[in-house]
Amino acid sequence: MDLGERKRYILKAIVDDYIETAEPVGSRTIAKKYEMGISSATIRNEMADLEELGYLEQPHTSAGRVPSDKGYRYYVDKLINIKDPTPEEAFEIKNILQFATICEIDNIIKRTTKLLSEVTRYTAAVLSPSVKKSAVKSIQLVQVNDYDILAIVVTDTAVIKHVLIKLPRRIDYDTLLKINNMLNEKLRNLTVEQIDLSVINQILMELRGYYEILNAIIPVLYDSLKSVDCDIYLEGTTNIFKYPEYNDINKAKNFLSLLERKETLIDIFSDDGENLKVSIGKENNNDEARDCSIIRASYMVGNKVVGTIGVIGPTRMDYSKVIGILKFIADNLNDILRNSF
Amino acid sequence: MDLGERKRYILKAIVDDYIETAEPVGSRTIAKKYEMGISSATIRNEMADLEELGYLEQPHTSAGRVPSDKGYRYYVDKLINIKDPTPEEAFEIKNILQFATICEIDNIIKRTTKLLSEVTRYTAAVLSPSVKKSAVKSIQLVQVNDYDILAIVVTDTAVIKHVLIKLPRRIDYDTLLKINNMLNEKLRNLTVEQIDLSVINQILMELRGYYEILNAIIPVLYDSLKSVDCDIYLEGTTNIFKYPEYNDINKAKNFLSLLERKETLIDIFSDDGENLKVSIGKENNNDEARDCSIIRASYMVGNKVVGTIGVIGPTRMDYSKVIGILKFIADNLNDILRNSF
DNA sequence: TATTAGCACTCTTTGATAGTGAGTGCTAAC
DNA sequence: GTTAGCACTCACTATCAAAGAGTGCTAATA
Repeated sequence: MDLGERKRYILKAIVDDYIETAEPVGSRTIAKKYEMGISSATIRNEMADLEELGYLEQPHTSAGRVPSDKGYRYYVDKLINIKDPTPEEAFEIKNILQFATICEIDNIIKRTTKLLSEVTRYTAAVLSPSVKKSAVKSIQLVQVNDYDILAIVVTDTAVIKHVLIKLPRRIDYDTLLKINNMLNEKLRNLTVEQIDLSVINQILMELRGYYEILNAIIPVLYDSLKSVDCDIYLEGTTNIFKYPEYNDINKAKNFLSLLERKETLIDIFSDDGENLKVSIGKENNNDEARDCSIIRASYMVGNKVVGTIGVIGPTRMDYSKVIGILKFIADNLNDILRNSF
Repeated sequence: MDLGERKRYILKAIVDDYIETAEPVGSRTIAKKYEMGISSATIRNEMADLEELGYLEQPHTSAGRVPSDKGYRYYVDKLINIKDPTPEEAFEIKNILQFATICEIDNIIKRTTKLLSEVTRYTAAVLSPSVKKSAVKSIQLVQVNDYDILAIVVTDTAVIKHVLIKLPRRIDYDTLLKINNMLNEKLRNLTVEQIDLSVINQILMELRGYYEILNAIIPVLYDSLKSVDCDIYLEGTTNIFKYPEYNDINKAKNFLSLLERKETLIDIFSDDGENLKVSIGKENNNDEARDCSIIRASYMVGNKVVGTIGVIGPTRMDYSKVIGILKFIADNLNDILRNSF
């Protein structure tokens, strides 16, 4: 369904203007601000058509028009001019991420989240690498004192998990080594998702004599790996107060309540295979986010997509700016993660 | 400066009523609701006195009275009846914390934070154990692959730090063990605060031959220990919307902005030696928190005070309830931490 | 001397009313 | 197909009056 050039131009003007001003856009504004050699009356007719087609909405009879979710969607798909970061922004991004290079991945992710929220001026969320999708690279059991050992799992997604385990009795070094070796032999290169009871049983079988010790170690280790799949980091939650839609205390409250529900957020931001995805208003599967737009990109550790990085805000979001910045940051993040891990 | 029984009773009634209703309290309300056999006119006189003494304030001439910071202080110090948790609350607290027993300390802390915010209905903050104050119990260097080793530091406050270290060249097992032993010998039982350059230099001296390797390991390890002292966990940030003082969008924004500044928050909640401390309004050293009250308690791991657990909210806070719950939760938390670590 | 009834006064809150202005839809002329 | 013109709608703002809650003061009372 093609709208024709003039309608497209008008729709783009309305969306751009509304994103900029947050005020319903009237026909006169369009005529004056975006010189197009037609009168406001003509624009009014076009706007009425666009409303009938579902791209625009009218808050009340005597107000200007506001883009509908469908209007934003058309804008993002067909009309948008993506804005690259300004030189200053690009410099800042490179600068901040560069210093992160030496850090651990958690640190890099935290910094990236903060950076993303500061540059976009929206709320940023980053999902840490999924443990499920991570493959075990190495497991180490380390004696801390007579009755405590520490189990450390290093994965190929730079996720490191450790858990302190209490033993029922002393354990000699050789036994610990033996168990350690067996765990590595059986679990190495399996993703956490692939580790199931049959694998566990295999280990128990092969080390039949150590039942008591294994019974202390394996369940705790198993739980520690399976219990949490990923964390979500949030920054810039109060950025929403910059936008007039959240001057309404209830809107603000709903938005912030959504941000407090980590499971919902993880669900919203979880990767679905697309590299860069924009979800607008009611397009969001999640009901609580139907007033919001979400823009997210995936990032990789070692050629494997492991997490997402994104922005959440009002449907009146500055899509062209956020998409440009998000792409840029995701690319830079991927470079760093490719080189360091 | 003693107020006399009647003034004290009236002050208590006003504070209690204001905490309950959030409305300025008038003389008639006191006379009717808190039967005391005196007329509203008498109460009016007493209230005028209390205002002159600085315990009460009047939003405007024709309104009732509201407690001042000084009034709340007197209330908390002399008048309060601390409410113990209800049986249901006590049951819930024990229930939630009990299941945390097997977990790692981070997990326990997160659960406790959430619990505290849910039971009090305010915003809860918990500071994780201070790394500075933690003493090194054991350091382990573990080979992950040819060029990567993982350094793990276990401390006496249940804090475990790990950091991945890239080596400039391969390292043989004996060398690693030697370095590992030296690190343990020199650093064990030192608090992180006590580890300084002179200690580091001592290690470098004793292992003169391994300069290149040590130069890869020590700075990264040192940074990892020194860079972050503690984390702060927050829960129930949107609880403030339950209280009418935050119906004003600016008040809400200021409060939430404060919560976003982690350093400030850590500063506010940091332990100053007192077991249970209430800071009311302007008593807070921190300017940004001068509209808030903070109630916090310290908690221990292994007989050492290591962190704090607390609540932040409006000065019109339900002190008697929060203090009761906070004490109860802190006691239970201490029990668990004493038994598990 | 302490308490209280009574009353004038203050100040916020609420609701009603009218005016203003931005923007529309429709009609008729170009 | 485009546009000028105009009546109409509806949110927003200011103004005003009335209501209500609560006070402080004064004079009477126990």
